[in-house]
Amino acid sequence: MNFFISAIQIVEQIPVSRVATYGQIASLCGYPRSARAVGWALHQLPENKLSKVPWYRVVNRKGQISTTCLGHDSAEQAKLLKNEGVAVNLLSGGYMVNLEKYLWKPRKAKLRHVKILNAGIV
DNA sequence: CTTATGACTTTCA
DNA sequence: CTGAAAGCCATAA
Repeated sequence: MNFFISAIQIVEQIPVSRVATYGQIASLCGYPRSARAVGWALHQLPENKLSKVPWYRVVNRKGQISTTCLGHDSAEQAKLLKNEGVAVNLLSGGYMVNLEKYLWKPRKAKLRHVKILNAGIV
């Protein structure tokens, strides 16, 4: 669960109009090769929108929204990103974001033991 | 402990 | 750019 908490905290630190990749988050958590674990962690995120975790700002390495899990609506994610000023290109059945322009470049990862009870997790 | 799964990543063609 | 195959890590059963 510790990994889950760390991943969530990283995602929470993603600023507006910026996106991050799974590998990036994993690296910030201390596990550069745990991209899949990050994906798993976000998969456990509550479906409701009560969660403060900006999961929609997380995309794969191509800057594309991998809709492997049909549970979450990719259109909704793209909509949320557009609403924040992020240009989302619609491809054949997929959305893509310009990483070179919107990729989040964190100077330092803050992994304090912050209470994330309000995040809707636990 | 072994197997299976997943919102991933890298490499090769 | 797209597609296929192997690799990686954490969690569940």
